[in-house]
Formats: sequence, structure tokens, C-alpha cells
Amino acid sequence: MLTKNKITIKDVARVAGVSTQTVSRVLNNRSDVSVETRSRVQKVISSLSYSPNVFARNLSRGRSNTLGVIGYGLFFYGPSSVLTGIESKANELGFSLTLSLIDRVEPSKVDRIVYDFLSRRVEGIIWAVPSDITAFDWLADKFARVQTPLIYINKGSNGSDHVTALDNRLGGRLATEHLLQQGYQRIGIITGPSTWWEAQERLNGWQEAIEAAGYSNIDSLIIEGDWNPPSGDVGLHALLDRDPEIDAVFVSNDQMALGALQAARSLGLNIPEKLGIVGFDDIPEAAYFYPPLTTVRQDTRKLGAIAVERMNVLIEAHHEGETLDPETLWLEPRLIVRKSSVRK
Amino acid sequence: MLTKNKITIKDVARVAGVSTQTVSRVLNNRSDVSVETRSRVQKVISSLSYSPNVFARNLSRGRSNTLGVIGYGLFFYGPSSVLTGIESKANELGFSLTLSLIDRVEPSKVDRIVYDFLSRRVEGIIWAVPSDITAFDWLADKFARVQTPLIYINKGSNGSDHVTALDNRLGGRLATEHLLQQGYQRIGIITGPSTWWEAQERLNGWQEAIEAAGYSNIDSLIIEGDWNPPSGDVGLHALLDRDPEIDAVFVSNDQMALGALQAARSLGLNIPEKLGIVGFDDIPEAAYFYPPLTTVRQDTRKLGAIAVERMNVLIEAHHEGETLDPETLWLEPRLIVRKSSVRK
DNA sequence: CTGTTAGCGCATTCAA
DNA sequence: TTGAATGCGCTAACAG
Repeated sequence: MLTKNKITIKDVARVAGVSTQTVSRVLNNRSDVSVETRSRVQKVISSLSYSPNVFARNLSRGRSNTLGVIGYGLFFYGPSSVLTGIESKANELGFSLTLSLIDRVEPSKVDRIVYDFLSRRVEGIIWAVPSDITAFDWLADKFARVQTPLIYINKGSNGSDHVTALDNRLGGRLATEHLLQQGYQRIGIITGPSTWWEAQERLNGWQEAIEAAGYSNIDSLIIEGDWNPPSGDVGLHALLDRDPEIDAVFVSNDQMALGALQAARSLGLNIPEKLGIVGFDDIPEAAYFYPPLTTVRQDTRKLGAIAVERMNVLIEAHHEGETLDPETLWLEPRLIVRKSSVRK
Repeated sequence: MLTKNKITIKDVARVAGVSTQTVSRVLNNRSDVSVETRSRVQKVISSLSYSPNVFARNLSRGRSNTLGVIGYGLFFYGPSSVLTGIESKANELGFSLTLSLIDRVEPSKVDRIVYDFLSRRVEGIIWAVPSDITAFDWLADKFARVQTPLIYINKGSNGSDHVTALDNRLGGRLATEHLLQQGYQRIGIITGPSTWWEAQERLNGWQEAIEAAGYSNIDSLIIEGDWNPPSGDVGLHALLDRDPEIDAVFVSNDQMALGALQAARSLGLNIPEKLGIVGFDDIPEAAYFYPPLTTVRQDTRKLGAIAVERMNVLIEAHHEGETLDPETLWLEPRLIVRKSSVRK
């Protein structure tokens, strides 16, 4: 049905009075076509509104020119803007994208996606799902059998994977050291879900800074949230219940920080005088929170772009029959200081 | 290169001791295969980790089973969560997606995308870019020549297009009527960019409500923002400069409302006592603004899902050689009342 | 510089 | 219920 009325390379060849081969050469911008033939063919192409069939081309070439991306919904700022970076860089490098979004890492769903990717003969796979640590056992198995280059975004490295990651640990440390420098004495943390690598790393960074400052016995300073504002609200209450001495909190993302700001208000705690708060992400709204939020900025778009660039290299190598060593590319976050953490 | 080592239907057929035809039948779940042959073939398929080549299949079938989606970046909550709805419904209906993101409607870029879509033989195109009104002249031309079903999301209907839209005008009216009911006397508006259909419609809704309440001479109550927080901040200042009597503002999205909240604070205006504020979108953060923001909730995921469902119908019809009448499917927004607009 | 031949991997006839 | 032949639209390899 869809082929009905469809112009093919043969039609173009016939009208232009050349062979399909010559048309193919023109289509692919090859040099071995005379100037006049080329222009004649091009005229016919546009007059017929001909567009080459990608399936036929890929089938014939044995290449798909496509990247498979497994992404996490668009619920949170970080993961979704990583996708923007991926899309635009892929576009720039001439790759097509096959994007699958998942809410959580569920074996059967991932199975279907990988199967679909294989069917589409993707030349590389980018795993852009925030890593549920517990999931990586079977996930690694699944991908091991796939001969396709694979890059993870924001996953802990075990030395045998290609990874592009933000240095979340450094981010946590920057945030916490800043609070210490501001003279806060007892600094709690509201982390993300403990299954997330990002959450773990930010926690580790916090811990490093805290312990370096000579504090110990810190377990009671930690509480776990779920990235959403309500859990920041609840989290701050819980934290202060446990330890009323707390005078600052590193909240592991800006959305939870927003919830924490509200909790502080409802408790009558002045920010930053009575309580210092630092978030993570620097979402566009953060500068307009009340008070404006000090936070750790990550260039998520760049993270995605870098992953694609690396993938491009891996694919080239793969075509040459080479294999490149696994490597983790690190991106550094940056502290953005605003009022929520700076005492007058 | 990529074909190297690739298992094809022939390999499966040979190992299973049947013809490629039979394998094909098994792959497509056709009934005319004996139970034992089927299971034998299936065993071979999985033992060989065979996966059918999508390009060959599509080429042979003359169908792509793919939808082309032109979307707007992931900068704003609305447009990006529409994409989530599209993705998940397309997935559910068995469509593949080809997604292209654009920042603004630029002829040459759209040209490339449409060309790419045609090459991929997409069976339907969803235009999910917030409509820059001025762009639709040439856009309509471009798509007119494409025989592919086309659905716009959130565009004004001219009676000849398939459209899925949120009733933004109703949303603007709901917001404004609510403020009137709360006893606010002079209600300004911070709109989105005037080139956006959504912005226009929300403005129209506001105007209808204002005028129905007997107000006239309203031009000085209108100011244009750009959807981002800073423009809400600047906008509120400008509005109050022009007319200090203003005691309420309908801000056309939540991000600008956030900026307006900050402006109000810096001016020492109590919310909601001195100034009532209503936003639009109900982003996840809105309930945690200070004070919590009254806003108009739109089910953007559903918007995307409905567009895909409609597209499915259009495609079916298209295959039958039928053409369905253009129609606009409307979704209704809902007012969410919080503290920013409710006087004690 | 251009054309001919062959085949990519699968599904759709038609026979058997 | 199964198989053989043919073609989808394009490009690669080879000739000329």
C-alpha cells in the first residue's frame, strides 16, 4: 500500500536516461559522475520529489547508521536533558536514533528493547538510565552477548565498561565543603534513593568532606529521599527530629531542596541564618527559589554529547575490527553559590 | 562489516531443516504451521540468537511501522511531557518512533527533517512543536505535498487540519474567573510569547473573563514574557509600574509565576493578601512554591497519547484508501487551587 | 565516467 | 502444512 505511487531510483534513472547506478552515485555524492550528468539527475530527483528508501539502502549497505538509546522518562531534569545532548550530537554526526524510555529497570522490558535494537541493527547502544545498582548483574550478562558497542551514562565503573559520568562524588564534596567554610557545624544530608549510583556518590562526597573535617558518628545525619519535593519536606522534618542541632543540609537534588525549603519555613527556621541548604543540579528554577538556592551545577547536555562522540569512535574502531579499552570519561560539576547557604 | 557474523533467516531454515518460508511464518505467528515444526524452529531461533532484520522486513512489506515526531526541546515541562505520552502510546500500539527535536521553526531544518521522514517512509507525522503562528503558512505548504497523515498538537484549528489540543482558552478563563471570585479587583496577565498559540489562547481566556466581568480598557494589564522565571520577575515589576492598582495576576506558566513570586517578595507584597497569583501547567514543583501556587493543570501525557491513538486510526484509514475528516480533539484543563490566590 | 550483474534479508505470490 | 520462485529498492563489484 505504502509503496503505491512511490518513486524509486529506477524511475529517476529512466526519466534522466541513465542507469540506476549513476543515480545512486549522485545520491551519495560520489565524485565519479560528470558535472552535467549529475545536474541532470539532480533535476529529475527534485522534480519527481524522489527520496531514497532508507530500508533498501541500509539493507544493501549492511549498515544502519543508527544508535539505540535506552533512557529514563522525562520526569527529572538531569536524565531528560542528557537526552537532549544525545539527540543533538547524534544529529550532528549523522546518526539516527532509536529511543526507548523506561520507568525502571525491568528485565522483560529491557529484553524487548534490546531485541528491538538488534532487529534494527543499531551500531551502538547508550544506556542512559540512572543506574539501579542492583540491576547490573544480569544487565551486564545481557549485553555481553551483544557484540554492539555499549556506553553507560552515569554508572559506577568496574573497569570493564565504557562509561561517561559526572563526578557526583566531587559534587557532594564541593557542596559540603562550602557549607563547612560558611561555618555550619552540623551538616546533614538528604540523599536520593540508595539504589542510585548518583545518590551513592553524592553521599560519599558528603561523607568524605564531613570526615575530613573531623566529624564522626554520622549515621544519624543521613536520610533517604526519592528525588521529589515531598520527600525533601518530610526528610528535613525527620532529620531535625533526630538531631535538633543540625544547622545545614546538603540535599541531593534541587527538587527535594525545594521541599526542604518549605519544611524550614513551616518550622520557622530562617534560611540561611538558622539553616543552610545546598542542592544539586541547578535546574532553571533554582535561582528563583526562596531564598535562591546554592546548588551544584552539572552540564547534562554535554554529558550526553560526550557519550555520543565516544560512541562514534567506538563504532569506527569496531568497523576496523579493533576494540578500544574501556574507559570512564569524567565531567566535573561546579558549585553555584546563592543565598540559601551564605550567612550575612 | 555489520553483516559479518549476522544470522539470517536462511541459517535458521538450514539448521531447522525447513524452508525460509516456514521460518518466516513462525516469525509472524501465522497459523499455518504445524505445532512441532513451529516449536522446532523457535528452538533454533533462540539457540542461534537470531533476530530478524527490520530493514529487510520493511522493504519487503512496503511498510515502516514508524511514526515521525517533530518535537520541541525538553526545556519546558509541557512540551517534553507530551513526548512521554507519545512515546508510551506508540510503544503500546507497536509503532516505532523517529524523533527529531528542534529549538525553533526554521525552514531549512524542517526541510531536512521532513526529507528524512520521507526516506524512512514514516506512516504518520506528529507535529509536537509549540506553534509559532507565523510559521504555519509555509509549513502547511510543505506538508500538503506529503501524502502522509499529519497531526498537530496544540495548534489553532483552521478546519482543515487534524489537531489534538488542550483548551488553553478555557484554562485562562478558569484561572481568571477564580481570581474574580476571590474578590480581586484588577487582574493583570503575564503572557507567553505572542507568537505561541498557547500564549494567545490563555490570553484570550483571560480577556473573556475580564470583559465578562465588566472591565474594559485592559491593554495596560497585559505584559509579555518568554516562559522563563526571569521574565515573570521583570514582568510583574513592569506591570505594577504601569498600574499600581493591580491586585492579582494570571501568569501564563508556572515558571514565570515563580519569577513573579520572587518579584512580589522583593516588593514586600504579601501573597495572597496584597497580590493573588495563578499559574499554568502544574509542574511538580508548583505545590512547593512559596506560597504554594494555584495553577491550571493540563494532562500533557494524555495529550500525546491521544494524538497517537488518533494517528493510528488515520493510518488504518489511509491503508484502506479512505480519508477521514479533519477534526480537533480537545482536552480540558483543570484548576488546582492552592494558597497563592486564596485570601484568608 | 558509465552500465551490468548480483545480492542484501525477508515476505508474498503461487504450487505442491 | 510446506516449499520454490520472485521482487522490495538500493549499492558494491566489476566491466567497459
